[in-house]
Amino acid sequence: MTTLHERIRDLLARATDAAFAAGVLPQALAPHAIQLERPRQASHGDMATNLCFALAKAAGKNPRALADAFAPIVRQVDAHGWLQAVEVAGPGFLNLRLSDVAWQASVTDVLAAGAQFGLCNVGAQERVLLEFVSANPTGPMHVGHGRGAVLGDTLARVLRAAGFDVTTEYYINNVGNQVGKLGESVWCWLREPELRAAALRIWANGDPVPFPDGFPKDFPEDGYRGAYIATCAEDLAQAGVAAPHAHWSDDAAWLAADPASVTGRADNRTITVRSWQRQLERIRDDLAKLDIQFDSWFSERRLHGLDPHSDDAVKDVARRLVASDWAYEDASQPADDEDAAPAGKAIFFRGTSELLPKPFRDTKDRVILRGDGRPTYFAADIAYHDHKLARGFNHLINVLGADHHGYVSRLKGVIHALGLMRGDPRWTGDRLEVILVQMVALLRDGKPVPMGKRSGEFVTLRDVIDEVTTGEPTSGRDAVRFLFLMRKADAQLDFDLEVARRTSMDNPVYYVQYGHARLCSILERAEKEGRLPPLDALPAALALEDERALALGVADLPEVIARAAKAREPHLVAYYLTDLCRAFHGYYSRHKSDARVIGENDAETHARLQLVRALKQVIGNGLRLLGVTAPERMTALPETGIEE
RNA sequence: GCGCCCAUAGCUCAGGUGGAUAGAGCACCGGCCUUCUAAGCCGGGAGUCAAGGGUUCGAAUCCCUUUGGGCGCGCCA
Repeated sequence: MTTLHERIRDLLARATDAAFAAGVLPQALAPHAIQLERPRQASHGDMATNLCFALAKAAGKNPRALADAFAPIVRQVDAHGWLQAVEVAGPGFLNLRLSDVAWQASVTDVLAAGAQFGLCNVGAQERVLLEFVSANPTGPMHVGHGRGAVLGDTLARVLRAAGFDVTTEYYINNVGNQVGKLGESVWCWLREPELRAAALRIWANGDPVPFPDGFPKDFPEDGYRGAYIATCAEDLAQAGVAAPHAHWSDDAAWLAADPASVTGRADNRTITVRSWQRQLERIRDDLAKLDIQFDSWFSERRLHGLDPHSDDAVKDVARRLVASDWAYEDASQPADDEDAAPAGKAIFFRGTSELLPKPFRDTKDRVILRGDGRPTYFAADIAYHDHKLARGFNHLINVLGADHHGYVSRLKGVIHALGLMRGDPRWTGDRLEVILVQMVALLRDGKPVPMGKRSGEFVTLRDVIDEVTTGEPTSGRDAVRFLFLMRKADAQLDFDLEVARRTSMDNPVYYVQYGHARLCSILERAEKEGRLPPLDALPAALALEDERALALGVADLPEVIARAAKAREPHLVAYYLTDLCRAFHGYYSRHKSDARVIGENDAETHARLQLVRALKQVIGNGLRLLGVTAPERMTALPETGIEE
């Protein structure tokens, strides 16, 4: 696949070769080193380059003089006649106006490449492990998780389109206090069938409804209070799981102390495992609603040797860190916790080590193994990332909620240390790239919707998807995905449920989908009337300025994908599609009376239909990249107001 | 207190590794449907790019300071 930009870059590169040989330029440039920009202003041509600025210093001349000398060489080298004009402008820009054959060729490029159009290979098949979501399986996903999920999944699609070899992974935090708390919460409901039945009857109306009879006896202070816990207990009861007549703490102590021990009560262990598994199923279902599948689900349990045929990687990596002096033993100092285990020696990771470059250095050394030997979450994460490296991934990307940003330098420090321990002197903590996703503020008609994770009053991702589903079954997914992608990751996002349901320009997803449907509708009509040209017909009859703009517009897709992949910013694709559709809707409307796509003249009609085909292909390719459906037709929703 | 992120039109936000006269949607006002979808289009007003300083041919973009917001600083996960 050759693209318009590549052709022009090649042309300019050949011109720099010639100019270098003639002593005009101090050096020649490779095509990829040449910046091509698409000027906003029509008077600046179709494309512009600032390469004379880049070479001015080395040439010892001012950019303008360099450009004056270089421009004639560009014209000379243009054997194919792609350039209609080469102008020197401003302080040294080279403005290029493309000839008709050149910009028309981009329509042909798109049709020749079809679904492949837009792909590039800036990733050079580099293997990347992309971890995202990794929400604790202790409850339903909320909107913030959804944003991370959509961003991660779309980033994976964009990176793949740009030639990266991406593996997506979900890390299941199924060990530790939080899952223990989940099990305990379910256990409490399991013990009291009558209370549970009453609660479920009341909660059938919705999660945030208060339950007047209160929670079961001994319900943990910081337990999970959502209705889903009672539902989970009910499901387990149906499946024949019974709560043992014992104090939960017996089992909790077992869980906390040594999960591999057989001294714990098997019943409680079963309840806990079944509970998180059930939450995970639901998470998987929610993700499926957003068309998100993972290549790999990684269980924390296997790092602790709890899954079949797994070793205790956590303790193992801790030992290795100590052996390489990246960790050390020191007195345990449990802070103001009266029932903490008696102080012993704890193991600390040397996160403040001078061997770590500043960006990867922590503010204090963190505990990985507590005084009683229990590993912290951090320890498991070290083992997890060590495992990623052991699988041969040299480039890691983690998508995290922005509230985890305090954790980033710590984790990069670990990656740095682990890499050095593996004996690679060029290794740095930068092998881990962290994308922080800011939070989502949920609004309904401009007013904030109350959130709060353990209050029992939170809006789940599923609620949101369901609420914004209007006509087609995929409309909820499409709206959520597209709107989440309308902001870059590091900007907070307001998600208004009312706007997301709306079928107007407030809601960009409909604008773009409507554009695609409109293109399909034109092609459908042309086919009915027998006016469709062969797929390889040349669009030589395109002549309008609007048509030039559209042809140049479709040629941008590969550039946009490359840029989005390199910057890890999928939102660029969403903005590109919105802009391209705006240009198309304008073309369509402006020429409704004087230059309709399907007109009298066959040559013009065929050329315009080729352009329409190209637009449909590009918008379709772009939407697929975002995981949003590209509908062939859209039927208007009934007006919410008065019907006629 | 320390650290990270953010500040662009009335509102919500875009603005390739620094480039030419800073853009879009919403809202507001005025136009456009016999004819491929009016879920659309065309036109209008609107900015000290938070403030100050610095780097240079050139800064919304890079550096420093200040102000104002968000978040984080557990032997939680």
